[in-house]
Amino acid sequence: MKNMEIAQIMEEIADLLEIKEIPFKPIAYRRAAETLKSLSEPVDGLNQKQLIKLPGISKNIAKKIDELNKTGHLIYFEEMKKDCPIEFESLLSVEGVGPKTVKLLYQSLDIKNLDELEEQAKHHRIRRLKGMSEKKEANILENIKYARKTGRKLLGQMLPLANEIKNDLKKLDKVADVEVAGSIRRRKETIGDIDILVITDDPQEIMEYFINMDKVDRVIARGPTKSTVRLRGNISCDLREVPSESFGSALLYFTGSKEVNVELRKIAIKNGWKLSEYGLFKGDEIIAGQTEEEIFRKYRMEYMEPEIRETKEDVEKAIHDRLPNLIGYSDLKGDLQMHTKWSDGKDTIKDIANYAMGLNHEYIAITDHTSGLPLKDVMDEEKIKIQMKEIDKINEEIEGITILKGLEVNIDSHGKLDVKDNVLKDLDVVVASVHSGFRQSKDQLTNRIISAMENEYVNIIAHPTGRKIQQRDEYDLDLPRIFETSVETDTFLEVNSQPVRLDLRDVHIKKAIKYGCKLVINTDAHTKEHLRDLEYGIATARRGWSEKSDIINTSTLKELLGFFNH
DNA sequence: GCCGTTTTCGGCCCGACTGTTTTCAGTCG
Repeated sequence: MKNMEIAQIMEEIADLLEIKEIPFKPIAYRRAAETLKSLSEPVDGLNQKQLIKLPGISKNIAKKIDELNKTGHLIYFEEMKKDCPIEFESLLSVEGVGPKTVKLLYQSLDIKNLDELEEQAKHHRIRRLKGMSEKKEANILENIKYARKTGRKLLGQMLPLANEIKNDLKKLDKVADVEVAGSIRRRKETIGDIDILVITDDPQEIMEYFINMDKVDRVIARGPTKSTVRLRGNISCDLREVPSESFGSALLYFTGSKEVNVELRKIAIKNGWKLSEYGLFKGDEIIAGQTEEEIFRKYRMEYMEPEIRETKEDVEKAIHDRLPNLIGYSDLKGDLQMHTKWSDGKDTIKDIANYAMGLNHEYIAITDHTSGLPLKDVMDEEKIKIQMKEIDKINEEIEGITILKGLEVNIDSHGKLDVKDNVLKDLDVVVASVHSGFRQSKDQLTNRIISAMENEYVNIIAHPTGRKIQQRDEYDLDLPRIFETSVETDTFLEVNSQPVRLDLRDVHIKKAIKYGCKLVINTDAHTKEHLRDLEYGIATARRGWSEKSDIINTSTLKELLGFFNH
């Protein structure tokens, strides 16, 4: 069973326990679910002894995971479910409906799913329940519509939108400062909602502006310091007004993760302090709060970059000075995968090169697709030679950037490349990747990629796991073997910056670095504007604890070509 | 059910907004 599936079951157990009003156990199951989700290795390969070592998993939960691994079932869960056959995930996704309401709805009207909830609401049977009303019923009916199309959205969509709102707010006279917090600030690959903090001496006016923005579809809540709206496209957005002496603590709190917040607050209690979004307090006295740095200093901790604020273990590492020195957003000197009109890209080599120069790139590699792909335009031997000459010509014309000759060759279902070695040897950069046959066995897929890595001319494996966020899972790979081969053969693994790929993903990057792999962050651009997506790849690398030295395209051109020894 | 430089037993984060139960429970983040 896949990690995600087991995590889902753990979450559902937490929901069931919550309805039964059993205290604290839900927290434990949710924490176990979080651990499973952030695990880079398949949990079905672990025995009980290994499971117990994982954070938030001890004897009881390890036993349950083991049962799922061995039998595909969990009696404990199935018995609970028989008692209470509710579709929690969909019901709880209705704004304003929580565990208590689900329980009420089930016990009084036998409501088990969204359809039944909608049916009963339409027949005005909800309003008669205790604690309900006409207004609440109408709210539920309205919110069901949104719950049906709920879902997290890609960072690549949400970050620009959040920045747009931030910049609009920043322009207002009354706004002293504004910042995007939440999972966007942590640069998670998918985002649930937008959180924005603002310092102002006129919260009334700013809240008024916020709930009346063009983008707003519906106002969910409106208070003196906090408002929630739903933007067009079913995106929830919060605005919080905070006093400037609390800005750091508010930013810390609203950036999360939840687990990091809980941990920091526990430590505060141990020290006789109290931490909230209003500051770090000793009794009634505020001892830190204006900036995040100030708070971390009080804790005698290293500053935690937002991208690595995920777990309790991250906090512990910060306490013991074990955090990495993360690669910075302007550390990359070039981009080694992009496509032009020669294959399925939209722009010419020259246009791309000029655009890249505007981004201060020292070098780029043109890596059009080859004949193994079912595209209208692909690179055959003839075209490769012509393109190489054209690149020579453009390199002579343009000052300030070097265009490297490359290809993205296809790894076929037997691990063979679709371009001959005697052609590859004349290129500066060879990128290889899998584009089909995703359903092969773990061994077959792993061997395909390994045989490509063993080709002496292949430098980079692009989007190594093939996943597309919310579209398709990563294919089944023996990643430890891939990582070992990467080190042995000096083949670099890509962190693909396309918002839908971000592949390798954060947890795999962390693992790869432990194996000693070197990585490369590429855009895989198909238009010149896509060259800006590097930001998402860097964010993902930072979430995977990458330092500058782990990423080869932080090097100068000369150093880089030294890595590609051909 | 998990966890441990205050604990192997006794804890388990903190605050805003809504709607309605005139003092609070439920939900959310």
